[in-house]
Amino acid sequence: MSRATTAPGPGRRPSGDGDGRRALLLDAAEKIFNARGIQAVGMDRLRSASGLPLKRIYELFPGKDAVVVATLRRRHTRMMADIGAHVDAAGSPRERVLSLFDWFHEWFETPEFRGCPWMNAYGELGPTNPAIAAEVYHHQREFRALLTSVPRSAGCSEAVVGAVYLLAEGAVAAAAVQHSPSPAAEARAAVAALLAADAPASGAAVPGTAVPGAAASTAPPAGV
Amino acid sequence: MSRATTAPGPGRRPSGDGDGRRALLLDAAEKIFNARGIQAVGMDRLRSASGLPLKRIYELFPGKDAVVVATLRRRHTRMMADIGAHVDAAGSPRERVLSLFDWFHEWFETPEFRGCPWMNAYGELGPTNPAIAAEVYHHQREFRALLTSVPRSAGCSEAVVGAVYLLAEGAVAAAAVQHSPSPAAEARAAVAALLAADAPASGAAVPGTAVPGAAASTAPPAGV
DNA sequence: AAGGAAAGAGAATGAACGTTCTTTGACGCG
DNA sequence: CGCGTCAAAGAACGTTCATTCTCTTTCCTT
Repeated sequence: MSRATTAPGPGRRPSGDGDGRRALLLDAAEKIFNARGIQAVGMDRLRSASGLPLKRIYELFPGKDAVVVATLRRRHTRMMADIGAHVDAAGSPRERVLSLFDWFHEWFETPEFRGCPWMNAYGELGPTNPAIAAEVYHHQREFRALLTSVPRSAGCSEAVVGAVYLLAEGAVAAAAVQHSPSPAAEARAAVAALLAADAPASGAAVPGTAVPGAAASTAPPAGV
Repeated sequence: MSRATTAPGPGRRPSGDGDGRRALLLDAAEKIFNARGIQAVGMDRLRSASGLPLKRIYELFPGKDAVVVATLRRRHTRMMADIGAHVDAAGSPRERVLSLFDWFHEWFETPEFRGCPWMNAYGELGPTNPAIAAEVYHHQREFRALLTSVPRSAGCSEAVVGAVYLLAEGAVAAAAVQHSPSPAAEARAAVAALLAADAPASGAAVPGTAVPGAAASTAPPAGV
């Protein structure tokens, strides 16, 4: 719904162009939804936090639901890329697997951490909002694919592959309520124990290139 | 109208006494909050589902928040007892640990399963409602104590003890979004792998009474 | 410099919610 | 038989929210 009708060159754009405004809004929405939940946040708060008039917000998105979905999607893309980059900075296949939990530890230590944004949105709006439920499903499927690809390409058994994902998911839930990063360390210790028992993981020579990286670093957010 | 004068006791109490009314309300609230979230459910729906007039509801509870907390608390008590009974029906220490995940598998298979009610409430209302946040914290602490007590009294290492809890928490989150009980089976397989690598677990004879409150006695928690 | 389109700020609107109050009707007791 | 008490049902009240509309100002174009 862009108004390309009479908007010539870069004349006057106090709040930036469409993309800039979109980023302003999503930055504000991500922060506020994370801190206070979704239904507890009114559009007026999004307006004051983003500096955008309501009129612009409703030009960018058809409604609040779309803002929520876009916020989740943008954060998903960023998170996947972050994890991918973190894993790619590790050396051996074993270290790549363990580095996942270092990433989670760092996340849990940030003061804004308040649990998994997707699980929070799912618990709050999943039953009544199919678009949000679908977005959460999409996130979890890709997140799971990323987390399982690391131990799988390290040659781990399927039991260990599944455990890495479930331990990560459990650590997020535990850390959220406990307000402590220690579940990440516990999950890491559990994975270390599993890897020690899983012969191929520690010594096997699996091509260490970033198999999952392709899914995270360059994939466009389009589609689905 | 349809008010048969069924007064089975002192005076006339069409809807039962205080405890009966409380149970009526909590039954309805538990079901509806689980299916639709909390903020999406109005007091009017609680009234129609429970059959209690609003006046009685507000006599039983000072407000909606108290209904939510009471619902979570009652369900917590029931869940803890259910898990304890299920574990106690198992035989060897190893089977007791694995039976935890059979319990979860059964839970995930029920059609009403929609994730962890406490995590859902925490994501939705934790930031704005300290009473609910405290109730969730209380639940998670006791839930964790129960789940860790089973592998601990089976002689498992602390890494395995922590993994059992985190795998359970992760399985709940995964099963909720996937609408599938398979995460319970995956978690069970991971625990079986851990137990196989954990020497004392399979053979050691540890007195296997359920819910041994004396938790941390042997090994210190795996710090950072 | 005048005209006009678009921008920002915020009021208006209509619906939903939590909580309280009023009305209506039935029962027990004198 | 009439009166007081209490229960149920639902209207009422004040607030909040998502969304739309209005009014005033700004700044480009001619």
